[in-house]
Amino acid sequence: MTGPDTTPGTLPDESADPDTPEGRGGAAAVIPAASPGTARGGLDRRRVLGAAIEFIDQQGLDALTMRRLGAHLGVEAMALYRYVPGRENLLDGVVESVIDELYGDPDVHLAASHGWQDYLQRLAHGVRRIALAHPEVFPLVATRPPAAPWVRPPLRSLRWVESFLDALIGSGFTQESAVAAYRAYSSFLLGHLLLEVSQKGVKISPEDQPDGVPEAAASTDLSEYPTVVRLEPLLSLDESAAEFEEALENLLERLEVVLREGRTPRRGDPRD
Amino acid sequence: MTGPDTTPGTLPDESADPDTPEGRGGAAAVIPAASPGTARGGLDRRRVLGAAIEFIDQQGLDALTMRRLGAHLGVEAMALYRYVPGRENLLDGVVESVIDELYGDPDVHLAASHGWQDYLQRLAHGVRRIALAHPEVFPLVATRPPAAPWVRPPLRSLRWVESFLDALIGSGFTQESAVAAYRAYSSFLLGHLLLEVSQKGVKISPEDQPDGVPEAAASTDLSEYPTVVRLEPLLSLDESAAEFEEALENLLERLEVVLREGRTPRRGDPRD
DNA sequence: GCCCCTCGATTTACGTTGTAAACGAGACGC
DNA sequence: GCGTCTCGTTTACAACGTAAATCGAGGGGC
Repeated sequence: MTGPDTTPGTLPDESADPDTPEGRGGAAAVIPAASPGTARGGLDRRRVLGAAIEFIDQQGLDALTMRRLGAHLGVEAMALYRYVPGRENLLDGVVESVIDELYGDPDVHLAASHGWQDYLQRLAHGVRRIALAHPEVFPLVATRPPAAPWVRPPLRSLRWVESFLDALIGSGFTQESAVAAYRAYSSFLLGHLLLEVSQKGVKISPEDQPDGVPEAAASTDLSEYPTVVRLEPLLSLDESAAEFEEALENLLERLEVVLREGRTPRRGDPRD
Repeated sequence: MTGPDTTPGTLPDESADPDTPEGRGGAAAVIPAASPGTARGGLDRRRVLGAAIEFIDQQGLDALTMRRLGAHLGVEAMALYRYVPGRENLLDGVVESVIDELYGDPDVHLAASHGWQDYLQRLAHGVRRIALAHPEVFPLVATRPPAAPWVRPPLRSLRWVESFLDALIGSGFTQESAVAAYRAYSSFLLGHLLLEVSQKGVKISPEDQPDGVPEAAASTDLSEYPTVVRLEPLLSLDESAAEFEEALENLLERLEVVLREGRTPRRGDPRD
């Protein structure tokens, strides 16, 4: 095949993104979950889900089949069915497990003990860390149908919804504005992170081509899109971290206004 | 008259959602594409893609198989391979076709002839109309890996990227701020619309249960989440249209500031 | 008339998938 | 010893995506 030299070399990147997997301490770590042959004996649901996450991270979502996951665990496919009712449920479990990593992140708190802004900031970065740690899993987190209409991705767990609402209401938000904030926050996270991981994915995935002549590539005719061509350097810049920060900042400011005005954020017009 | 108004702060009529499929004229219509048995003879790529979209809209993405799509067109599965190289490419084509509906929407313009805010408003509502018209397809639009890293969902077409950048630069944005706006706009649309369609989906999909005893439902124990329980009526409210409008409004205001200050939006305060 | 060629759809076939069902093989209380 | 329970394997099957061979119907060229 191609040069397997792919040491996940820590590129100098830019000014150290604190949410990047290598850029931090131990948070957002995967469940150990046993390497292929290791730690045989003693399968259980958590180990199956952990192996599934590991597998998806390594081989991509499409590569995950019951048979291959079984092999990855050193076991026949049917053995998995003792711990997982089926493939769909396995994927649900994967999503849940990944989100549950939040719970073990020491930088994310369940309560707003240092103010709601600190709470939201930490939570956002925690979710971002997870998204970046599992870029192949995140689209699943984003698109799997939620259990209830008001359990929204990417924060798809009752516990976090409860925590979120309590944090804001406890900080002076009205019930209405807390719910509105929950919605705005969810869509902010979802949009930013899905975009970020999908763009990360495209940087790597498209058939590695050690093309002898990178110029005059076979890509579509760009002559009709002069602006795109001209701005390509700008467009290709990866400013995800800064954009995330800025949008989060902006959202917090919006919420601050809502909180100060002590009413629901919607309907900015009909001032009392 | 239905919709976008350049002056931010003027919400459109809020009674009826103008982007809902029934709520408007002919925009965002599907390619006719022949009902199951009808219009035999004369298959071609467009008809295949149109049928695929129709099929997904009706039966859901998971139900789409080459064999079933063939049957839907009154033809054997293998016949499709004359017009489509394979299933993956079919899905790519579906995404492209759906986005191309924008191009036929009379309310969406390629150029910012009535100002950039009007342009962005119309474009946003056009995309939203498409998302609502094809809720089962939109997750595909959101998650399929883009061709290039800077062709972002949901506006995944070079033509629209070009149009977007031209519109903003032609309205006085710097190149940097136009690109930044493109990113912010993409993530806004993606987050909001993906959330909206996924929530729409959950309202219908979960196995219709003519449950004899709707009380004491089998759903998980909610007693640990009192706030969620208490706010459930609020959480279940569907305010998507208003939220979309408000977030769009807010984005436009942010961009207006950027434009007036004549510099790039990021790094407003370099202090941490 | 006939022959042959191309086009569009079908038939057949194969490997892979998810999963139902039957089947061992230890480990344990008695 | 014996059931019985737990956990993994074997076997089996329908449905999937798709490669390859096949077939029928026009449509020139002569």
